[in-house]
Amino acid sequence: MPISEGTGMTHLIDVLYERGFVEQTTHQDELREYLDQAGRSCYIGFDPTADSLHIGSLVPIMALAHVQRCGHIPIALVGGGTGLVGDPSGKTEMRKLLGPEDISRNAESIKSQLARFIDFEKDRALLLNNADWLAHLEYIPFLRDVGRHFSVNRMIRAESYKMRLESDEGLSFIEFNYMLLQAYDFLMLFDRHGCGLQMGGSDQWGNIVAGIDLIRRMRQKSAFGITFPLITTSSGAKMGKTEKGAVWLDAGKTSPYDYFQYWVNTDDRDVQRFLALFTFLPMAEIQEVETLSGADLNAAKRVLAFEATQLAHGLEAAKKAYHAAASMFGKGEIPAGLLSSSAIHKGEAEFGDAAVPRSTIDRKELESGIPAFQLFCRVGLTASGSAARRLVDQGGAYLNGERIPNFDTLISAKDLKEGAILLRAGKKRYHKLSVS
RNA sequence: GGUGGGGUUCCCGAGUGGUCAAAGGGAACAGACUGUAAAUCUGUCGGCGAAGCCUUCGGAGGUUCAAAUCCUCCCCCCACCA
Repeated sequence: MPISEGTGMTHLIDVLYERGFVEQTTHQDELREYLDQAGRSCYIGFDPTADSLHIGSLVPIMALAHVQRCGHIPIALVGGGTGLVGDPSGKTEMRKLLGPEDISRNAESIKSQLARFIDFEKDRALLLNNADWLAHLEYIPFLRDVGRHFSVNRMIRAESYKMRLESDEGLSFIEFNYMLLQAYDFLMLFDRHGCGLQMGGSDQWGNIVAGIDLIRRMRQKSAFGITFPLITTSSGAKMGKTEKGAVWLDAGKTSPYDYFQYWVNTDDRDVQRFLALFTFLPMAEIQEVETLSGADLNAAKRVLAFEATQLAHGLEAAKKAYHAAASMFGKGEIPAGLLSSSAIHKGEAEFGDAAVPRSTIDRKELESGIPAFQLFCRVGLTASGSAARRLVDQGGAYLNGERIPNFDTLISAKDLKEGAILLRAGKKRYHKLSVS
């Protein structure tokens, strides 16, 4: 592994390639040279239209974290300016326009999420908002100074536009302008922070290259770009989609337990790839996963889940989720030699269901008994009473581990075990009910 | 602005007066098999304490014993023309 001179650190480019972050790059050799020197900055844009990031943003987040770990300065750029317009791409309904207050509130919560992965102290990383320069842009000067460098002929040949131009929905003028705005972002970051590298999803290639061109034309300097592959699961689904919708990084929207469960349920074929992308465990250890199967591979999934949860929610939350999973699904030893750098080895699996979804019920109400289907619906294990009936009819509803025979079986105080009732829907979804 | 086509249940997509809570596929859920995996097979898949009732087919009205299906107006999308 080549080491960049002086820093004693692994070269960012090598790390990104090795861990599967790279789809394509511009000028490979020059880019490597650019990153030979420590303290380079590198930016990625984030969309501030929601108040939380989700798993889909994890690849860019991890990439920025690697930027920092390799001795460079990551810049997270929140698209406050572009968010004010509302990106219409691929959306069936018009996205609601966000006001500046919404954007800055979202930017704040996004920053606090990023802060778990990236150290923002002492300018070791920056969080910027492109509204700072886009909001005051004047149209005529912009066209004269920036617009003249763009050839429409070239733009419409860009892959990202091509598809839209040929599709039924077409391409709106706003969307067409995103390339200019994003190129301008890059220029501004280059001017203000000496940022010479932009990374982004593979759909951003055209926009990134446009920024590089703009910098060359207006500043006669080189800048670089890296795109990430689109990460899909081996079964073809996009990352982070579940029946409940997106898997969020915000603990209030997706609990650490559910987050942990999402990762444990990783497809066999994805475990190794995901360990490389979504944890910081050494590649030497991750490569050994290649040879695993059966129970060992399952253990590797728990390590993946533990590490990913630790990154997003901290060590304590990861432990709780892990222990909760152990008490619901069984301990399942993690072999000592497996991915041994993980903190999962520093605490034995214990039974502790603190992270299991739970709620309370009034004692009196419970004593009079509640039909099973009503209870399942009420605690949120099913979406409706009808769904709960079906669940019980199909034998998918369990009370303290026993299958519930009829949808109207009464659940009452006599079912309390150590002060609580454990409900289960299907094989994986648990809910703990205690009396208040 | 004109002409033509279209908006159907989570998604795609049939359905052109009753047999429609609406074909088919996908997704999802449950069961069996397993390893909290995949694949496969079976079942389910609007709501409601059964029969039955209620709400749904872009929106609002109307015709009819009866409408997703017919009529009127409106909204939105697409194509071509201007």
